[in-house]
Amino acid sequence: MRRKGYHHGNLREALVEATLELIAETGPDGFTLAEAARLAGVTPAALYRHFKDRADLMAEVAKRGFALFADALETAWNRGRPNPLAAIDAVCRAYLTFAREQPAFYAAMFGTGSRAEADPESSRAFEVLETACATLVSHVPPDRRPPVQMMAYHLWSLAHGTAQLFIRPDGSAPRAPMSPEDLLESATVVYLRGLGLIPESD
Amino acid sequence: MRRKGYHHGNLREALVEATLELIAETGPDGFTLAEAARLAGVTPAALYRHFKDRADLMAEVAKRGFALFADALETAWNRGRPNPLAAIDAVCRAYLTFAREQPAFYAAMFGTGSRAEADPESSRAFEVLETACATLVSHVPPDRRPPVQMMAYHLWSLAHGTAQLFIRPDGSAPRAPMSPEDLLESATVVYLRGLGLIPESD
DNA sequence: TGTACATCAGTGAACGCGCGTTCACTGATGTAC
DNA sequence: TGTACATCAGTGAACGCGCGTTCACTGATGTAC
Repeated sequence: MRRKGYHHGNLREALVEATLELIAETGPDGFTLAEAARLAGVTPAALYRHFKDRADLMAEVAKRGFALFADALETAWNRGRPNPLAAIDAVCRAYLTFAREQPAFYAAMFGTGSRAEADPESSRAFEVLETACATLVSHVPPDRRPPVQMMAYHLWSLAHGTAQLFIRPDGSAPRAPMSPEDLLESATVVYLRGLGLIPESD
Repeated sequence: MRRKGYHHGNLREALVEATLELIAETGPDGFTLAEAARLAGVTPAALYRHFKDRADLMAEVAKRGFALFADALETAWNRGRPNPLAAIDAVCRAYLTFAREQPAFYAAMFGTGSRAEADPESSRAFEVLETACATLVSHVPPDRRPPVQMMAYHLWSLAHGTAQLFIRPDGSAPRAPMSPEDLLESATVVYLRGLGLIPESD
């Protein structure tokens, strides 16, 4: 993050990075413009060459977070290979991995007043879930097929709830009997079985 | 919130109430000591007669929130009447109702760095879920009985995720095809069916 | 290739603000005799 | 019942702080001729 002379070179990027670092440390509300500028080695005023104001910086961070998030889910889905069930399990794991490894992004995306839903990248992430659900039910006769959007909302709620409750940046999660990943996977399996998409195991 | 003379009468209560009002407006991080004191019609310094500091006030609010929350879930459960299935549905609804009608409490309880898990009232709320799950599976032969604690975690994640995603204090929730209540109920039904606790509907 | 000049990306000082917390204080309350 | 006094619950002024934002500025960069 060192300067290359009077001009920074890529201050916009540096500020986004600094913001992420700070959010990771203190949460999305603890972060301050001044500190981000300091971290980037720059006067607070310089920030206004690249962002309208504090909210603008936050929005940029959230937007990038959603883009990365959508990418991660898409990669995990891998077009349903090797098979839809395994792929959807991979998506769940990717969801939790993102929440765990990118707590700053996650907080910016879903934290206080994020206005996240408006972002098209946010929809893209959700569409991965929808596609996965659609693929899963594609072999079910249409008249007995569960509504795909509803399924996607269910799984999203489940994954989000698991992440929020059991993955804390500060490691203060309640002592659970299983890892968040196992918890989410088992819930998903039960849920899909409830829809008749997985045969009874016994 | 008017004063009855030099002494306030019940300042501690008034401050908790004021804090809730402010959290409801601006979120748990937006709230300030000074403003809470102002709302209670008192000098900021007066606050220190009743609370150690800002964090102490917040902790008190979260604690009370959990107590109310546990009460609400317990009442909804109603000892499993009229039948366990209906009662658990009531618990789910109560969960969402609380998140919707007490956004300030909910935010203080689950928001930024709440350290909520430590609170005994928090465990009490969770135990309602555990009891409900235990009752639901009580007629299943022990060797085929799903682990009760796991079920409770699953349902908690589901409810919490639904609340976080679809119930926003500012009403900015993403346009969903169903109400949060219907979304959670349908997910729960599918989940319980997946456990073999509800017969196939057709 | 060299120079003039417009544009760009920073500086640094200043602003008004409200915060959380402390302190010595004082007015009100309640208890003992 | 009346008074003295200890205790309690407030006051109000002050503190140091860091914030987000603005402004006129200046040094660096790049382009035209």
